Amino acid sequence: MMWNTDDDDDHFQIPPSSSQLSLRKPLRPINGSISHHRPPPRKKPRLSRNPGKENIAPAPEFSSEPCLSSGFYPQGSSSTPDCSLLDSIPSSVDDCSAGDSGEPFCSLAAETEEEDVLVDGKEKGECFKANREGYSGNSMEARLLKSRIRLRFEDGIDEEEDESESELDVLIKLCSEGGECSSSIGKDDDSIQCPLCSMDISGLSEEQRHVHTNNCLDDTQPPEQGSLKKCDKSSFIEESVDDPVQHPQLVNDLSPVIKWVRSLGLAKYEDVFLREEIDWDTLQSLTEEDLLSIGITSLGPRKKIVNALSTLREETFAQSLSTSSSVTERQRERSTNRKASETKKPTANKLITEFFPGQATDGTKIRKLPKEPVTEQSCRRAAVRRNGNNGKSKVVPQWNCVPGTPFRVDAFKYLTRDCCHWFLTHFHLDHYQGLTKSFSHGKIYCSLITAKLVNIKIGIPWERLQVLHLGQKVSIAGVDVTCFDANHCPGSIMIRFEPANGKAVLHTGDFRYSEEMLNYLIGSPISSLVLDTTYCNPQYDFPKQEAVIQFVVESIQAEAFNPKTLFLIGSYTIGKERLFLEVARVLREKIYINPAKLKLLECLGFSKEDMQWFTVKEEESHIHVVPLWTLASFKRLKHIANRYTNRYSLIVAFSPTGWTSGKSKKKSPGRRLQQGTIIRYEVPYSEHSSFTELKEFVQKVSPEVIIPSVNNDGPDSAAAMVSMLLT
DNA sequence: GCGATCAGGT
DNA sequence: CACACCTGATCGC
Repeated sequence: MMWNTDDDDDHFQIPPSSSQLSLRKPLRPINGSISHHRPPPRKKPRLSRNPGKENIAPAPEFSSEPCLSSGFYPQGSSSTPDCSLLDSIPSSVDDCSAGDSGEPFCSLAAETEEEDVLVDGKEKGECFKANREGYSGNSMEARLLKSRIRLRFEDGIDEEEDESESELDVLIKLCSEGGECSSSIGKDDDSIQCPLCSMDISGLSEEQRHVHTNNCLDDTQPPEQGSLKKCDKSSFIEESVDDPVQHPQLVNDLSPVIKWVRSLGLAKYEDVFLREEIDWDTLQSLTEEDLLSIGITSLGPRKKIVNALSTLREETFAQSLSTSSSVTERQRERSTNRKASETKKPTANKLITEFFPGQATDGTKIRKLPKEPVTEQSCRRAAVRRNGNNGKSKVVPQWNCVPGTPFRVDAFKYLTRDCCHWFLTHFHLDHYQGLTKSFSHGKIYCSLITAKLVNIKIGIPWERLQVLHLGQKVSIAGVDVTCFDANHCPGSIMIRFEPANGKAVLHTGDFRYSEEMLNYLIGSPISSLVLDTTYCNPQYDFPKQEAVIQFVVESIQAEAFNPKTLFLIGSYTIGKERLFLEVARVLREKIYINPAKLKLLECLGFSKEDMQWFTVKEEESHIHVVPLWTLASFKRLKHIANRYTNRYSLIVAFSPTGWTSGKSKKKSPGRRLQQGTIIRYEVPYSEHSSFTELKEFVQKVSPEVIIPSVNNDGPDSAAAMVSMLLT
């Protein structure tokens, strides 16, 4: 353990327990030295809030012996009916992910889901002709670039002159300049023509126009978008119709609503919209309930429409912004463009690609390495969307690179053939994402623990894995490489690279600062520091881990007056082990984890002594480790509680996460929330460095250059973030 | 059918 | 909020 246990500047509440649990190895003595400056949990009121609902027995003596016999566990519970229920509870990460999608508390996503409109960067990339380098137009970088880089089109539209035009503007312009468009776009006269038969339908009511044009469509075209496939340019116009704000003259043309519905590939529902006489304005105000009530009962189409509507509203909003004049026109344009390109694409580009295979979209053609690595709002998040290029983008964020070397760090989303040395700092999804067992791009360098996990969980053969041992300098392709414990999760490392150019690079991966690190680092100057800036903002100032652990321990003691209490501790696939292991040690209680989790823990290098605190026999423990997200809300917790009603009358859950301590919460080691018989503690147990720690770390390492790995939105540039660290 | 990937969610 | 992950849909083999 890297942390010391004598931190004494934090005071926190010791909720009085009816019978103080003895601590075999207290992190801090539980006695009068601890100040009670916060009110203790109110036991009586809590119980009285639900009179009759629960009959919570008076607290028995809380034995400190493991495997309590004092009434915590019904004897022989493994065979009792209520216990069988427990089998279906995802008591660990793997339980939940494996088979609980149907369980109420695991299916919240389904209740709140939004239809995802598939956007294929490659296909979208086929709408424009520009410099072709295969870069996805759907990428975050492309979106941002769009606001800065002027697209150039072969037919002469110079973007330098077109700053005020949105992407859609350009599309329309491109189209109308072609001159072969048959619809009314670009026409100055007042006549309205049927876009299909060119008949003047100005004299018809809108409804009649719908009927007319629909008849035309029905008469002349095969189903779906047949008519649109005829002519590239006219298809753009069809597409553009979904933007009546920008082209109000089109609103009265072929019913935009019908076109829009068809454009979603939902032509089968156009009758519904006609029947309900839904006009463009009404369309935009429809809710999902509305859609359901008018007869769109299938979930998929309904979600698709809901999502497209949301996009539409945003477009409309963006358009209204861009059309209003302002001194900050340029700025606004940028954000509008960005927003439009982000939000428009799902529908717009889907259409375009459906109709025009062979053209390419803006961003795909522009490949430009970002000068500032983190101009993207968040490299990691952006990267997820950057995968138009067969899942791997060629543009690798700077934080994934090691200056002066060809190495990559946590860059499996950006697999390229020009690199054969891939470092993995730790086994968290956002760092190994993109790594599959078919990896064939060279060697993967990581800690032993990470290597085991990569081997077991992903199936990477050992031949591809090169274990780095802590503190041992090795030479890789002429570069000296040394790694150290990053104090993040088990197996996490930070890596020092010493290239021949003499400019050492320290890549922290994700890390939680500890003074011990300095022992390894000081004395070897660092030129570039790739820094985990997850909490690089003064608002993130959380206590040391041991303070939080102690808070949790004491809270468990305080809540344990009721023998029918189930304690839940949130955990990631790996991470937060220190918390529940310490709880077990201090309380001398085994902790339940499921077999899959146990197998995982066995990879983490815990000692035998540590491992004895885990049990896969549920009846042996009333402290369960569960996936963090199952504790995310009271709603989920209630589902868990419902399944345990026979066995437990009180649920106490601990959500350990760093962001608990944002903003006003200062350095509190936790806060207690309660709804009925469910208590939820949010505890700022972080495996990333706090702002204070980052500052200290940077000060001590004193690099020439800092490359942030995460760009928080607050300070809107990497430079601002870095300057905060240095002040 | 299955693994990989993606978008959207918590 | 943002941690690190989940779910469902889609794609390609």
